[in-house]
Amino acid sequence: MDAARAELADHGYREANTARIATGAGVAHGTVFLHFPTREELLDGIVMADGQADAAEVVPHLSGSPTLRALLDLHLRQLDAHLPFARMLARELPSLPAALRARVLVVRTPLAEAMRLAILRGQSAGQLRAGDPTTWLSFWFGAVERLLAHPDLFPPLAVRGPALRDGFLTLLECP
Amino acid sequence: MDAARAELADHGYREANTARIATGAGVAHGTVFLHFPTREELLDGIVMADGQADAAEVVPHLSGSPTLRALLDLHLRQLDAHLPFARMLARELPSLPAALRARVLVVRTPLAEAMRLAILRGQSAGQLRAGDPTTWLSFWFGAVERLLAHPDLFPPLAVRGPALRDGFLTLLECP
Amino acid sequence: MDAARAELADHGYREANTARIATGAGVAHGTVFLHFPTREELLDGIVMADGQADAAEVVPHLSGSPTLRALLDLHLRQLDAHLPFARMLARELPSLPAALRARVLVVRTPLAEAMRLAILRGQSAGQLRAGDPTTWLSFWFGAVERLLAHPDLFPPLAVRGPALRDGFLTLLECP
Amino acid sequence: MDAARAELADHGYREANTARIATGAGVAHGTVFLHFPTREELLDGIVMADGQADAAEVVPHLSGSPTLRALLDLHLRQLDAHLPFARMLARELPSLPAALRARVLVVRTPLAEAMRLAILRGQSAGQLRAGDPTTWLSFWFGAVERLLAHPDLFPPLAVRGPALRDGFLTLLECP
DNA sequence: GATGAATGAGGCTTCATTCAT
DNA sequence: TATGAATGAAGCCTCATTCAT
Repeated sequence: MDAARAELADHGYREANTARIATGAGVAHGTVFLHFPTREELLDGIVMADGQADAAEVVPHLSGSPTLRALLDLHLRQLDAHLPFARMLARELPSLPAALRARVLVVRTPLAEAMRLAILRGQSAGQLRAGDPTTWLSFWFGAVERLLAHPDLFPPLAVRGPALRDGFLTLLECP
Repeated sequence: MDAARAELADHGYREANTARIATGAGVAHGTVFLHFPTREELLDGIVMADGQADAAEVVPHLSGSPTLRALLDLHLRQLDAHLPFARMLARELPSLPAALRARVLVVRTPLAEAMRLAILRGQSAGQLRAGDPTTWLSFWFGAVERLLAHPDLFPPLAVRGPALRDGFLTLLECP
Repeated sequence: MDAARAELADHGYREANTARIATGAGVAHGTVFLHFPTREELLDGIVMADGQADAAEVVPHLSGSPTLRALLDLHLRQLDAHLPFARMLARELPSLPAALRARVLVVRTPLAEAMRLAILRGQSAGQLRAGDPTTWLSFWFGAVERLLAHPDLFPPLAVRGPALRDGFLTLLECP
Repeated sequence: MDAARAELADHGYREANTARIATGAGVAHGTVFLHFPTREELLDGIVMADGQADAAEVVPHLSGSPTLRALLDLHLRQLDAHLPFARMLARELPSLPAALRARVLVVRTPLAEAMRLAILRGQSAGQLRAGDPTTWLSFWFGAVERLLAHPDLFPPLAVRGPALRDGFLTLLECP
């Protein structure tokens, strides 16, 4: 599975190649299919396992009514901690097999939902402006995914991410 | 070329298949290669031709200091007018061959640049808040591309686009 | 036909390409097949026409009991005068279609036969050593064809040819 | 590899066909490419392996100052022992891919060099006439290759070879 | 469990030849 | 007579998957 992970990071989902995975794992090509019935199940398994692990990392920090800023930071830290995986998803999520794509999206909802609640809290507290939190989050997730998907076009996430976050917060906060 | 266009819309760049294009065009498979030396040149040709045509449509509306709202609307109208193409690009732009991707991005700069200038003008005129226009545009383009790339997740562009635009403008405008 | 000649010189018989010939002739691809029923008839026609023309050039010089030296020189001059054609034949004669190959060989016999007779005369006159003229001519033709077939391995025919001729004559002449 | 060898013998390098090789080997077409990355590497591998094996067979007999006659005989025996391969090379060597052709020629040098030295020794010993050994060897190799390349034109190598050898030696030896 | 050779369908490309215009 | 788009068979190569050992 580590070899498959590396293959996904290096070549993405579409171009991932079972022979290369086997080589990377130091086993014969056929051996891959003893452990996973098909290429798809192998790759999907990795994607889900990693997606869920990432989500699980995040969950403990979602309780206790964190501020939006804290959640944005959490999001950036987590992406940065799994950068190759995050990049692969940013690039290929839209063209992943429908079932896998749906499951990945589901796994990500807790963070998005926590952000939505944080926004609502901020608005109730008069710290954030009025407006639709879902739309706002579209801006955030869209910008972050775009940043990840084009690593040659933008500064690295560690640099550009905080700038995005500050810009985002400035727009949302009451002046 | 129309068959190739349809193939790109239906299957995307990576999965576009010369045999299916030939069938779609009602010719033999080999015939495709009389008109285009390779699959890549055919697909890239379509992508660039359509990308440039779209860009050209937009250019006349960029002169005369249009407002940001006008430009956002223009953007949405143009995407909606070429929805299958826009969706394909939103989905696959990050994994397109580097050369093609670069050319597509170049073709799109005039609109982005006009938006940037419109923001600057709005800021000078005291109608828009202070802040980095590039960051703001990251939010806009990110959200729009995300919307296009996941057509099953969001309402159609014609519905969701204006909502995005209004949300975006509300954030930028001085309260 | 000139275009086909050029194509044969540039690419050889096997790799000669009817589309390139048409382009070279400034006509449409299909037009080639108005004048020649098949690629093979076109190429074979060229090869035979040129082979016969070359042979015809040589024939007048075969009468009048020329010396072997004169004939060797004639051979070298004629090859040099049609170097691209001679090179193509040296390279590809063994793999030409059987019928064409046979005809090319027939066309060449007068020169070989004249050489054989010159050798016999030289032997009768006591100027050349005893031995089988056919074997000797195998050496000559073999060496010359080898020289032509590997232009990058040997000095040009104009340089190496005379050396070969002198070496050959020295071996044959009575000491 | 045996199937490829047979294919080379039957159809030559240019016309060798990977599908026919697969059939000959009793495997599926795709299987060929498990063992050899490309057609070219397969064919080149065969040619080099066989060329080197042939050369290696000869090498032990090159030491100990053999006579020219012994070397010519060795040459003929070795060609006869690998007749289909020798014929293929005689026919196609000039049109082989440049890199392969160069390697084949290199592999053959030891024999040619041994012949050259044998000639020099023969000349020193007063048994062979004065003259350029390289030119003489052009006659020998040229005649032998011509004989091999046109199997339908000449008696078989086993018959004609010794005659060529005797004719060659007679010309070189001091009368 | 592991191997790795084998499968076979599918992909792109070439090119001599045909034929409606 | 000329055109040139079209044909279609053939060629090389890839890769997920199977299976006898």
